[in-house]
Amino acid sequence: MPARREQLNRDRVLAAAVALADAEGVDAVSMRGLAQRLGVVPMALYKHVANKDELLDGMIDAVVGEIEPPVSEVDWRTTVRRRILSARTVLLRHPWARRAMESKTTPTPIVLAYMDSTIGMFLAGGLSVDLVHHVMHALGSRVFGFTQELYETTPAAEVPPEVARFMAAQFPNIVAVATSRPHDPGSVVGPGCDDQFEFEFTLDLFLDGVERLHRNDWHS
Amino acid sequence: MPARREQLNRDRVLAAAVALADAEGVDAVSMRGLAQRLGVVPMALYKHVANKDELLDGMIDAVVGEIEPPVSEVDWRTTVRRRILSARTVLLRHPWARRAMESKTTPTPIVLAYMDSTIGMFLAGGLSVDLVHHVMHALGSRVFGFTQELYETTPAAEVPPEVARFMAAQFPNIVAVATSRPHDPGSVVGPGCDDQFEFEFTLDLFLDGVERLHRNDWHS
DNA sequence: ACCTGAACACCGTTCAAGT
DNA sequence: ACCTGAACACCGTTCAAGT
Repeated sequence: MPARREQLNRDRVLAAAVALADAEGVDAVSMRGLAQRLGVVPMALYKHVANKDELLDGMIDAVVGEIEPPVSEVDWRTTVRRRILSARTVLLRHPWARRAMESKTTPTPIVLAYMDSTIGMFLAGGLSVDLVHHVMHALGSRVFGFTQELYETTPAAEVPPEVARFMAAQFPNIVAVATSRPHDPGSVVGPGCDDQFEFEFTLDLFLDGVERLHRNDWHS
Repeated sequence: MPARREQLNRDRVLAAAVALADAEGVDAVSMRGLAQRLGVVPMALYKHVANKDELLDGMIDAVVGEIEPPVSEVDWRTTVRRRILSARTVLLRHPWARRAMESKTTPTPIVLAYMDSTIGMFLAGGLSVDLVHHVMHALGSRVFGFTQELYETTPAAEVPPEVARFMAAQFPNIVAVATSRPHDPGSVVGPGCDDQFEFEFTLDLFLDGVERLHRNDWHS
């Protein structure tokens, strides 16, 4: 019997799942939909992943694997900052990964290895174990390059005028703050918020605080 | 014909949905499951909520409505701190609400009003509109009293010894940091992390940073 | 006009039948 | 022994039929 053009295996299944999620969103990645994309019957996937949950784990591992390995020979702050910004660029390539990670409750070995390596950066910088404990809690999902912005900020230009009037009357503070254009009025990002700026602003605010605690020999 | 013991209306539907989510988790709140709980046919719910999405919005509004109104006559930092800690106690009463809010992409008027009021606290304290813009981005979901802790921290006591040995070998940094007990070795919270302590630690680290920027007349 | 049962188009997964 | 089609137990929602 003629062999299939390319034999199905776990990596092919995961790569196809990531590609499908990139192209059509994570909702398109159903066992049935993915099977169709691969030209196989749905049940064929269960030979390579135990269930849907393990499929998602594998997809997340693939994304985390794209994050750059740590650079050495620089101070802890620079090392951590680079790693987190690298994670961010990876997550921007796979927008579905944020929600996928949020939906999981236990980490895979690959995710644990990533976190272990990040913790190592702080410890190598001389921060106390207790301080790093709090720092990791405070970092939260930011280690993976994303923050929890609950709602998309719609560019002001796209809001119909009658809605804008209603908003200004009902929520004057939101409108005042949302229409402020702090960093660059004619910036390349155009209308709306410069998410990259906001991400780095918060990251630096956070790293400032940690550095200050560390310099003051903070413990317990 | 005999009237039902209690006439069904929107508030009864929402209250039952919140109670069901509190008791059995948000997954138990399906249109079918909720209808059964109320002793009505599934389609009867569609008279009071347009669809599942609007049901979730109503449940979230009910939760946000439980957050204490702002106290006045104190400085902005105290006002904001109290509000956020109040939001946190509400969210702890309704553990499902965090994920429910994460799943939404557009805020309801009640959520907008809450955010407007929070922004007003910063502005009333004299912070510049530009600074408050960044601060709201940096706060993210923390305004609602939760942070994005991706994975639950399992109490060390519950980890089987062979798993503990494996972890120590594979992820020494995680183990070192996870087994540190920074704030109180014999605390009331017992094994695991004191989430309340970590939440306040991060919140105060954040407020420290904001206060410093504000005192330095930070703008743009 | 109002209410609702059956149906539709999905989903992840089980399992027995076919090769 | 391996593969897979049909089936199961769900889901949100549509819609036509019944009162």
